Amino acid sequence: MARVGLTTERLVRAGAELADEIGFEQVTASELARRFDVKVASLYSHIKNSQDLKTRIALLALEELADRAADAIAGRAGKDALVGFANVYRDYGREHPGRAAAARMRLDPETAAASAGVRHAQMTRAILRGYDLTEPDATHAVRLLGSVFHGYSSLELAGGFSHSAPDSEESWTRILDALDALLRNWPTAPTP
Amino acid sequence: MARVGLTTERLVRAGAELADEIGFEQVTASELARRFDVKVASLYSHIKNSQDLKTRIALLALEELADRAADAIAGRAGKDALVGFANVYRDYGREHPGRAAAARMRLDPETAAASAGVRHAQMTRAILRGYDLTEPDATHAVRLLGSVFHGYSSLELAGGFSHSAPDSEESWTRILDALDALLRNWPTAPTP
DNA sequence: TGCATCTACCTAAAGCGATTAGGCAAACGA
DNA sequence: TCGTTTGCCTAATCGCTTTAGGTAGATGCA
Repeated sequence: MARVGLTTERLVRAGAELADEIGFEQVTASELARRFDVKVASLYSHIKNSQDLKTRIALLALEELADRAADAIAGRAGKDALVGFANVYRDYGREHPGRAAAARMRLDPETAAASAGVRHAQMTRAILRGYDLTEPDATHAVRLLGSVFHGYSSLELAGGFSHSAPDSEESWTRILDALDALLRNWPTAPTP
Repeated sequence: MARVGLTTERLVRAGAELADEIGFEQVTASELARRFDVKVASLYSHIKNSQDLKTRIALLALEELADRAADAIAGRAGKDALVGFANVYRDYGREHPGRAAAARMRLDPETAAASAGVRHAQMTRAILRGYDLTEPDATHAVRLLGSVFHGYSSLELAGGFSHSAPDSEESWTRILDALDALLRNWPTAPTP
C-alpha cells in the first residue's frame, strides 16, 4: 500500500484538470480516486464530501480568474482595461471550460462572501473609474458587465455561436467596442 | 396495480414543476416516480433515460418562454418591444427558476436546432428592426442581448444581486435603458 | 537504532439513483 | 367474451457516495 501523498490541495487541483477534460458536471469522487489509483474512501480524509470537492474547485477557479484579471488591468485604464479584463474571462473559459463552469457554480452566501468573487466585483468597479459613472450607475454597470461576461462565456461554451457567421471572435470584439461606447455615454435618465 | 396514466407529456410537465420546487439539477427519475406513486422502472416506457427527461424539460421551458416572448413583442416596437421581451426572460426566471435553469441547459446541436431556441433568436432579431442595425452588427447585437438576458437571470437566481443596494429591480430597468440607448447609437467602427 | 504513535490508505458495507429484462393484469378492440 | 396490447411491476445489476473500523507505512523520540 504505497502512499500516494494525497492532500486536499492536490485533489482539488486534479479535480480542476478533470473538470476541463470531462466537464465540471462529470467530476466525481470515484473518477478522481481512479486518477490517483486510490480507493474512493481514501478521499474522504481530505474532502468533506463530493459537494465540498466541487465547491473547492469553484473557489480555485475564482482565484485563478481573479489573479489573471488583476494582472490584465494592472497599469491599464479605460477601454484598454475593459478589453483586457473581458478577454481574461473569455480566454479562461476557452482554455479551461470545466473550471469556468465551476466558477459559475452557485455558492452559498457565506462561501461566496469569502471567495475571490469579491475581488472580481472590486476589479469591475475599478475599471469603471476610467469612465464617468457615479453611484448608483456604477453598480448598474458592474451588474451589466458581469452579466455580459458570464452570459457570453456560457453561451459560447454551450456552442451557441459556433457554426454561424460572423464568428464569435468578431462579435466579441464588436461587443466590447459597444460596451466601451455605452460606458462613455451612459444614459443618466430613462430615455423616453 | 391501478394504472396512473403516465404519459411522456405528464412526466415532463411534472418534471418541470419539480425543477421549480427543488432545482433543475435535483430532478431525478426516482423523485419523479415518487411523485406519481409509481416504481422508477415504470417511467422508462415513456422516457428514454434521465438525460432525455431533462432535455424534454428544457424544450418545454424554451417553448413556454418563446410563447410568452412572442406575446410580449406583438404590436410593439423599439424600446417597448425590447423591454417587454427582456422582462419575459427575467420574470420567467423568477417565477420558474427550475425551468429557467433547464432552458439554459446545453443541448446537442440537432436538438437545439429543432428547439424553440430558434424562435428566440428570430424574435431577438425582430426587435432589432426597431433600431437601425445592419448586418453584421445586428448579429453582434443579438448575441449581446442574449448574453445579457442569460447572464443577468443566472446571476440573479444565484443570488448575486441580493442583499445589496441598489436593488436588482432598479438595475434591471437602468440596464434596459442603457441597452436601448446603445442600440439606438451602435458604434459602427471601433472607437479608439 | 528501536519502539511507539500517528495517520494515510484500505476493506467492508449500506444506501440510492439509473437502467434493463421479463412478468402479470388491466384496458381495449372485435 | 376472448385475445391482444400495454402499462406498471418485480428483480437484478451497476456505479457513485458515504461511514466505520482496520492495517501498515511514516514519523518522532529516546
